[in-house]
Amino acid sequence: MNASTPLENAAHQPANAGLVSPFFSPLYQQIKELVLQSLQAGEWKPGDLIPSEFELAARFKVSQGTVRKAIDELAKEHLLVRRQGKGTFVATHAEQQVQFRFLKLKPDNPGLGQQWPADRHIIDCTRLRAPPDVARALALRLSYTVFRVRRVLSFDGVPTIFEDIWLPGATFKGLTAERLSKDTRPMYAMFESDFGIRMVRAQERLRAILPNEDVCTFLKVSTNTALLRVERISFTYHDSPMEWRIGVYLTDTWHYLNDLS
Amino acid sequence: MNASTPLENAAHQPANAGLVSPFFSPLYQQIKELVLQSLQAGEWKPGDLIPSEFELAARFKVSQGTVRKAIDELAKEHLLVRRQGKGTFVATHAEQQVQFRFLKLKPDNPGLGQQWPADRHIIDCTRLRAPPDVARALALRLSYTVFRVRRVLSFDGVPTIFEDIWLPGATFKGLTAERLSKDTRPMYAMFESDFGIRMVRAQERLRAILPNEDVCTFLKVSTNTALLRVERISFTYHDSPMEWRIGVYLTDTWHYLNDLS
DNA sequence: CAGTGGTCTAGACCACACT
DNA sequence: GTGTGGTCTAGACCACTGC
Repeated sequence: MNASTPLENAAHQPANAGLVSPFFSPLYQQIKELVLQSLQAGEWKPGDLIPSEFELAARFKVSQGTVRKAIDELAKEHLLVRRQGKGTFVATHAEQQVQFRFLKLKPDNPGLGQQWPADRHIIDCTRLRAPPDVARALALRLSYTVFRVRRVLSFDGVPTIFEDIWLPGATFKGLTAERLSKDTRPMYAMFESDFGIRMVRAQERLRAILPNEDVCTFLKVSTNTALLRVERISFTYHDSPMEWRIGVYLTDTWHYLNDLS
Repeated sequence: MNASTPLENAAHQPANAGLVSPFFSPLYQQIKELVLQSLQAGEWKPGDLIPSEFELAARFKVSQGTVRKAIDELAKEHLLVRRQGKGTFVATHAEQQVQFRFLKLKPDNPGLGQQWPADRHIIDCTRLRAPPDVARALALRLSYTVFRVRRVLSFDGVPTIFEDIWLPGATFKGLTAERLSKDTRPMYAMFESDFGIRMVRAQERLRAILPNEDVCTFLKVSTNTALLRVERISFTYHDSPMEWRIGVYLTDTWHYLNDLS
């Protein structure tokens, strides 16, 4: 709402003057949304330098401080990365620093098992109609086709994670097991460069289970080994679900680390 | 550092002028630390209204905007709570809104099982010398005495969580099973009012296990039920460890929910 | 050196809560 | 109305980067 768009705000004038309270949205939130739209539209791609705060302020006809507050929030949400003296960049899963931001499994003994590079073995990548639970998780129609990627991750030669990854067929057109196997980058980095999809946030649901036959085979464990089942939904810009993943973790020498604040 | 303390900064003058870079700390960080010290010292207790931004600005001889930035960070870390029109308050685990902020176990079917009030059964509360692992987790000497609280939480009559809670003996002097049983508030709320300890953040390590005899008894499960083991260290102000807790969760109809961002 | 983000200030006005 | 936090602006200077 806000009868006046940011572009119409005159300098020196308080924004949103005279607004009725239920429709109030701070200027910096509107700016944030405009930046978000540029990100989603691909105007600036992962790794790109975006315009400076003063440039954006001029474009949106607001003060630099207002742009700053919008960018502050986007930086805290890991959508942008600020680098003093250089500028502000679109965040990417390809940066060494933030690789595997979503992988919370850590070695009990931090000295051992550098988790990267891990052995990643793609079992298969198949195209099929979305099963009901997958369709629900990804907000797709049942008739929609999806990819299922099945893989095993090993650390120090020990198979530790077995997972099924479900992706919308249209968006990931051309995905193959071979392509996944050959690419040495993190999967989410490949998604950015090859399919224009950036994963922004995710939600995980954890429970303890006993393995089924498949899991026993791929993780080489007995049927009475307790395992951690991790169900993840990953979202791209504007909270669109883009990936559904069921992982089974072996947690005898690794654990899932979570900070509560 | 900063040869000049906040109290010596003259208005209209940029702070820290002429500082050598390795020792640089922004003014608002110094203010944040001062506020933190007042919180830790108990000058303002959980639930209290703290002085307004202008009052604090006057006290610290900085501008209101600088105080604002310090408070912004403390609010984001859930140490303070801002309420427009009313003021800024010291956060507390007693508020309905943030109760059980650290309990991530949620029902698979949200309709059922309101998790509060849960049945809380205290099994015992014993005083003993800190075992090595407890002493390490709480950064105590081995000779130190600690309390061990053992309890079971049930939801809808189903025993779901069994946990051992370890607390430093001196700080929690006077803790008894009876006192824990009679108090109807969340445990962390009681810690605030009765012992002056506010839990600020925590870290959890999760793994899947099979139950030992004790767990089988208290959760009424068979030895081949996979369970979620949650190890938690809780910290009070300035990252002092104050509680070590080992929980075992039954996750057949509940799950551990985690947001990744 | 110029350009970027980072900090600090001051002053204005808005939205909200209480009296 | 008064006082609180919330938003917005403008201008200054600092810290870092790279030419």
